[in-house]
Amino acid sequence: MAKHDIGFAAVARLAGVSNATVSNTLNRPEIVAPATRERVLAAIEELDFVPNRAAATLRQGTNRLIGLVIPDIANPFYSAIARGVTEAAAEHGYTVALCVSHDDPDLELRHFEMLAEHRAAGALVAPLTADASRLAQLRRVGSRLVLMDRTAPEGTGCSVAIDDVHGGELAVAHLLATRRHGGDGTPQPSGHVVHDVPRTAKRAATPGPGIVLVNGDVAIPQCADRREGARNAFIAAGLDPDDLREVTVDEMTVDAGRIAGRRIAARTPRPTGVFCTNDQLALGVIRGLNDGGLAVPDEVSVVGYGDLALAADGRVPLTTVEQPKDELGRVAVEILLAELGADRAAHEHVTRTLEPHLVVRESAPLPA
Amino acid sequence: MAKHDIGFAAVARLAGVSNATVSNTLNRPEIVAPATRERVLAAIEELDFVPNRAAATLRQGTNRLIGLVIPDIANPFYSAIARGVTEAAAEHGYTVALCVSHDDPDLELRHFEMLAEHRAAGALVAPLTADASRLAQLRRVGSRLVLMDRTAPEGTGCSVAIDDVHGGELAVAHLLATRRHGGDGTPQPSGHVVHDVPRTAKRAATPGPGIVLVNGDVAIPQCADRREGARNAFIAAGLDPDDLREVTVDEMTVDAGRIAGRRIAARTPRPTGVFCTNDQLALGVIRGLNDGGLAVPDEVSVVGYGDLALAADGRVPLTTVEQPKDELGRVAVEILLAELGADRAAHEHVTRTLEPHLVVRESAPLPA
DNA sequence: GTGAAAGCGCTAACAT
DNA sequence: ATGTTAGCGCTTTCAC
Repeated sequence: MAKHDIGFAAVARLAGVSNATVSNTLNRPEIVAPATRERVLAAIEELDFVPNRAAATLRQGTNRLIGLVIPDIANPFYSAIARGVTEAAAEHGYTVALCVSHDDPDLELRHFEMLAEHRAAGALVAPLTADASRLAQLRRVGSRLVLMDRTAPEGTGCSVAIDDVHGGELAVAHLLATRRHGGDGTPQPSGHVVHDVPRTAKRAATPGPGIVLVNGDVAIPQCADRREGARNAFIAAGLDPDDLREVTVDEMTVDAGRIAGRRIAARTPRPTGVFCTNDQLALGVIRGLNDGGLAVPDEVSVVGYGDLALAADGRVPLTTVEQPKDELGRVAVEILLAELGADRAAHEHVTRTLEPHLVVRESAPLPA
Repeated sequence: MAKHDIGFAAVARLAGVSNATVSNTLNRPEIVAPATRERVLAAIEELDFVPNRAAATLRQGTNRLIGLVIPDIANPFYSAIARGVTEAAAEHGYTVALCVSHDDPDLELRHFEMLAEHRAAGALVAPLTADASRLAQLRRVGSRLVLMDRTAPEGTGCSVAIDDVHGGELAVAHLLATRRHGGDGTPQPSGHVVHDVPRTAKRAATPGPGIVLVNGDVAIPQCADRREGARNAFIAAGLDPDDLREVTVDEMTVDAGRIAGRRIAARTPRPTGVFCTNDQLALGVIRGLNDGGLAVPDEVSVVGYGDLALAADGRVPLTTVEQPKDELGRVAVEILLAELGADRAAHEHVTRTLEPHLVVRESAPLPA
């Protein structure tokens, strides 16, 4: 255990300089004469001196500490963000305070209070609930916030989000472009089809392209956005978005997916593709489809969302929408640091949107 | 943004008390007269006062901050530990500084320096390398250490580990107890067998119980321990541990497992069970066995290690050895806090060992 | 039960 | 380029 009981004074004495020069050597080495600097550094080494950040924080009123406030660190989505955050923070000499709120608003608030007590420079938050009043409440405790995986309402603050609408569109566009069967089982050419057919006529004649969306509650913004993207893909292909068949599950889990998969397998006409709004669901759906006698991808393609580890390593590697989670974390740090650097008044709130992309694997392959 | 520019002085003035009483109200409320306490609390509320921990840290020389130093937060093993750590820390009013070292010893050391500058109360470390000199080096920067997933060499410090020898034994004992075929394909009774047969005779007559260990480099302590446990299970069953067949892989990944699985499937006599020292490997082995025409679990049982999410949700849910990762994290926090509380001299180093347990799923089921 | 006062180690404004 | 100095806000004796 090093002795922390020595301060600048001792170092200054040994180096034959003043307090201030020690401080400058550490914080603004370029303004110190090289020879002096050497002597100070030598003294620091000699004494095993470790500067006391608490004193600096007290003096400056702010700490090189960033709060990372997330609901669950064991969830791979958040732990991937955490990785990006820790990397970027370390590069800038910031420490990350890991605050896990476990879906408990009170705990989340207590974490904010601790961050405020530590005089944290700011906080990166994947908020439980992002309504304006809640955010205002969090802001009151004093840290600057950057919202993650959420868009800050209208210039109320900074945020980084992933474009889930686009993600949904990518997924369903892929299903539309690669399907090998029509909704009724008859082969059709892949690519965009069924242009200029009057809606009513088309509806009556066919049940659409045979794509099913398996989604969670659309009250969840991510679910709503991915659904919107799915519908956009239909529109872009000249199809009627109402022909997108939808199955809603209560929980976005493997088990719920399996049950949904069985239901889907039992439907006529047989679907050509299923888009699940997360990977757990997709894994379950594949099993459920198999239970119902449908082979993936031979008879039905399945696309997931999120690109979790389990997506790649399952029995049928999953085609899925990869979200740039690391980058989300890195960008959040950069936004926060930029905000800190900016003139208080001059600062414009930033909201960045990152684009997901499709990772094609066996569960929904490219046409052979 | 709350004003942090007010201190005890302002609160004290408003409440009509002294500085010290404000401090006492916050830190030792029981020694303050209820009426006074109320007034102070009201003043705090009124002023939106947020105490400054940096000042307290400066004064006390120590911060209610715990460093969590791990190689990778996106690795589910470590993120599960992190969850336990954050929970336990929050319960005790400590903040967790997340330090991810990405297998870079220099970065790891820099993290320790930052923790020392913050006057962290201590650090919980899953060390990259745990040789004595490295640990001494880390200790030099001043934080008290608790080693995680590693046993501290001989009273040099505290540690929490998981009993991997026992874990390996559980896995192989299960394979031995449930196997339905002999190594040569002839049915055998399950349970302990082949007692009192002279070694040489037995060797010549049979190639053992047909159990294969798929392991990483035994230079990794965890791999060595799990292997030792596997051999112990043989001994406990009255078998010759040298009859445990071993396959070593370079990387403990799904892909490496698959290749190993193919090799194993090609062997004669056909194995009855495979123990893989992690779950990724096990998933790959199942695929490799399938590639080679062997069905799991119908023809071969497979047991993994670690109980990752992907173990439960794969096509064939994996029987695996569950490690109490959350508890590992919680216990690490408790050991650290106990060490802090103890009299400097009076403190005896603690090393706790947690027991894993077997989770039986389809890949190696109980006998029907 | 409460108050007065002395720092903890650092930064930054100012002086040289 | 370097030195002097006044706090930052809190904890903690020691008196009362």
